[in-house]
Amino acid sequence: MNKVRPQTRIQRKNTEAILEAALSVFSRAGFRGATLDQIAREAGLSKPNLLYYFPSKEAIHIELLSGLMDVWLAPLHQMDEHGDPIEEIVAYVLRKLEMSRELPNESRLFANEIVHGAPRILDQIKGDLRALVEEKAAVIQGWIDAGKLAPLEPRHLLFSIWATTQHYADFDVQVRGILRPEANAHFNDAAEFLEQFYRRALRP
Amino acid sequence: MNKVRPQTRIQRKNTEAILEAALSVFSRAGFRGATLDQIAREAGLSKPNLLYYFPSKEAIHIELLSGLMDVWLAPLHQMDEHGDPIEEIVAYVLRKLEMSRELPNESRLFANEIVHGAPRILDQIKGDLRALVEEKAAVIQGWIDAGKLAPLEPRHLLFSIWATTQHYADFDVQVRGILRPEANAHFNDAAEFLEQFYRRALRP
DNA sequence: GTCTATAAGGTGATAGAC
DNA sequence: GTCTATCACCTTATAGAC
Repeated sequence: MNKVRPQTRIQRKNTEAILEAALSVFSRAGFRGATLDQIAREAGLSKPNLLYYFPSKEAIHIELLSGLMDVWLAPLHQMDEHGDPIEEIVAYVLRKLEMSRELPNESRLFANEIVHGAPRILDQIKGDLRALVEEKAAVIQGWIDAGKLAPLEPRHLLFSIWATTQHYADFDVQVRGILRPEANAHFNDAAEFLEQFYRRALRP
Repeated sequence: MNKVRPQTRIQRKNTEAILEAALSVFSRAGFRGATLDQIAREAGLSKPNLLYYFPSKEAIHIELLSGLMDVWLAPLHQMDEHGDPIEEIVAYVLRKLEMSRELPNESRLFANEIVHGAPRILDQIKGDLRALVEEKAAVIQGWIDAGKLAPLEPRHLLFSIWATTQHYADFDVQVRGILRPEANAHFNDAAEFLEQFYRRALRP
């Protein structure tokens, strides 16, 4: 981010409105598919006024993504080496599913970036994310070696957790097309399924 | 597709080259992010010549997607009610993973379409796909009722299979950034993991 | 800080020669 | 069937008045 952080109340409010609108539009249309017109309209500003707050379309996108990785990693950070292994992993699964329910746009923004080759966050993936995965994979392997967990490759186990939980945000349209749920009721079924599913797979 | 099917050998060859190039470009860049220039260059044709074979950019995209749903559904169609439940499901998981290994571009094209709201295949999702899921969910429920399978909600079980297997195609960049695999070696680990994972979760 | 007007460049699609 | 040239449109970004 090249721009100095906003100072006044109105500036903060407009900046927030822009980022919120941009998240909504980018997550639905992708970077190239989103237009400044859409974002400006949804933020309630004119297009030149929007470009007064951010120097370019890409700057908005980068700002959104750079804040996202921390949110992304938080639930895994919470996994505690000294807790009960199965309870820790199940709790992680449910936190991650909750993120799909509460922050579907953020999940789709992330998914879009990865599917398109992650040009703007590949360094963070190879750096912070990889390091955290290695750390937690070691913890899981320790649990396995202690006989407290089924012997499953820890990294692929983490991939499976990301995949199954993010699916409900990223493929939301498909899930709804098949289940025809009222509102978000199917998230409760998903939580129940995933909890039972992982308990069964993980018991030693 | 508005255009009459190609007849001559050269026409067939060019049409194939266009579709192959378009699949590659669309899956990397998305519909809006892809340009006819890129597709034409990758197909070895000029842009006007490309538009001699297809009436528009969207026509190419639709042609790709319309052929994809059948490929998509095929592995699930093969699941046999009269086979051994756990073996049938594990075999389906491995067929699906094999598709991620062999057809990653197709998987990403599909993922892109869903993430962006599936404007061109929502009808097929609500129709063919939904019907097939209902059919196979009933089969799985029958296996559960017969005590041959753990009691897990069949539709969410299918979602989990799609999510975990497609993850290796759609999030390929992330998986590689974390595992740093040589070539596609990690697919063998993924297969081993998923087989053990589903066997453990599914046993009654 | 916010607007109207517009520049500058890219992109889908067409015209017309060969 | 394939090409060069070009149109028409859209989109990002800037200029300059207020």
